[in-house]
Amino acid sequence: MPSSDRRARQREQVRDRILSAARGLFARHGFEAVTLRKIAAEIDYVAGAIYVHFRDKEELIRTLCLADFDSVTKTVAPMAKIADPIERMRRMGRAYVSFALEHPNSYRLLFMQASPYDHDARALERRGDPRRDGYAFLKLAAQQAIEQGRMRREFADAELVAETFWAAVHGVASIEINFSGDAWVAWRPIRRRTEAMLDALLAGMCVEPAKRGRSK
Amino acid sequence: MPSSDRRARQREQVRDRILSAARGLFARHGFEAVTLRKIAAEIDYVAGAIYVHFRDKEELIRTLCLADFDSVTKTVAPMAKIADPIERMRRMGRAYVSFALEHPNSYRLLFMQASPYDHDARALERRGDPRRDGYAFLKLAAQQAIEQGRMRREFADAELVAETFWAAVHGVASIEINFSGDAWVAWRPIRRRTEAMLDALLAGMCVEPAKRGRSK
DNA sequence: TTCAGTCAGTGAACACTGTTCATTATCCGA
DNA sequence: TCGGATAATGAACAGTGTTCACTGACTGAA
Repeated sequence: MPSSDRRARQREQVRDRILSAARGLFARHGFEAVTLRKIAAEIDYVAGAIYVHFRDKEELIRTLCLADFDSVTKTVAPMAKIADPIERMRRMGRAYVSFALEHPNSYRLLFMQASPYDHDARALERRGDPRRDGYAFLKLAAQQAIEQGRMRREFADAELVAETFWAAVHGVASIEINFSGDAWVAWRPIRRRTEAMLDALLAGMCVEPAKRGRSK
Repeated sequence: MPSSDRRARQREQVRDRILSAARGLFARHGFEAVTLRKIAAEIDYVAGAIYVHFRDKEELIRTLCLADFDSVTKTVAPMAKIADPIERMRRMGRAYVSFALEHPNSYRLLFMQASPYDHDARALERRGDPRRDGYAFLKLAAQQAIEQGRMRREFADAELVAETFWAAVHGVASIEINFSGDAWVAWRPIRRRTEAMLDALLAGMCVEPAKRGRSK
């Protein structure tokens, strides 16, 4: 079976070329504007050929996003070393917003439209494991903050704290992605908006005024 | 010109029937799934007829959304009577989230994708007037809170405070719309999540612990 | 070496989308 | 009564994602 290996390797190589071409086009023009025919043309193929490697356009997109999703988690994972859970949450918040700004298209698909994971086994198997599931990682930090008596008594539910924290940074990130170019509001720099949110939210949750993070 | 009035009235009547049929279908199935042919069929017309009354599908959708947009503002406007600016912000936050849950499709289009207002004169003329522009109304409350010495010195920029506050409630609302049905997270009731966000954020911004609002 | 079978890739089709346009039918003001 | 404006039609168009009978090259066994 040496040559059947070669066959499989070639197959994967084509799959990767499709993914790579798609990623480039999607990043430049967005998911909707990029057509399967254009992706295929980019690597001198025909639209139908994509269906040999992916069930449909959605699976192609999901595959790309899942990779980005993992890259968020990888960015966040090293923060496990930060002992102070509050500071850890603050850093996670910053990293989360940064990710959103660096991969706006992925972020849009992952977090700004109806959940695409429900039927994706690859995503579901990551769930709950703090090393592979960013949300679980955040919840763990909240849990530790509560156990260490750092949180006010109203914020004794780690799940609720994590949900609220996520909503806050998601709000900052998604508004930046959609409206940063909009003249309606005199937007302050995204960096300052992120810090203001983290400062206010953590100060409001913690018993003692949390040390304000210096905006790097 | 009595009968040319009738002509105009009839024209507007058809326009309204289109809008009404479209609103119903959009609310049930979302903007993308509803096709111009289905809207037209609903009132025994043909797709092309819609173009007599609207430039294209986008203008039809924007017209519907603008009406909803005004209804947010109308819901919020009576709150001008609330003397305490902090309490006013809290109430506005609640009303904002409620609006999002009652009109998820409009909310999606208004606030969860790239800004559709930039070239809409009808929207631009409302800008800055606190009675017609919800954001200006929020900023005014922030401004008053600052002037009354209720905010910590870090939060002396009304624009930044308003932007942060909006981001927070938008985060709560948009996550609810997209992920409330998702099993990944053990979601607490939306009411509690809204209150937790308002409590934490306002407590973190104000000098003295703001009176916690009792949820409704 | 030969030969059957697997299977990646093709190109033409399909159903559907938003949009356009010549043509019709209707009503209005003169 | 007539002539012009115009709302509505239905067929068409270009483009979408997707399917499928077909080709042609490579593989593994005889």
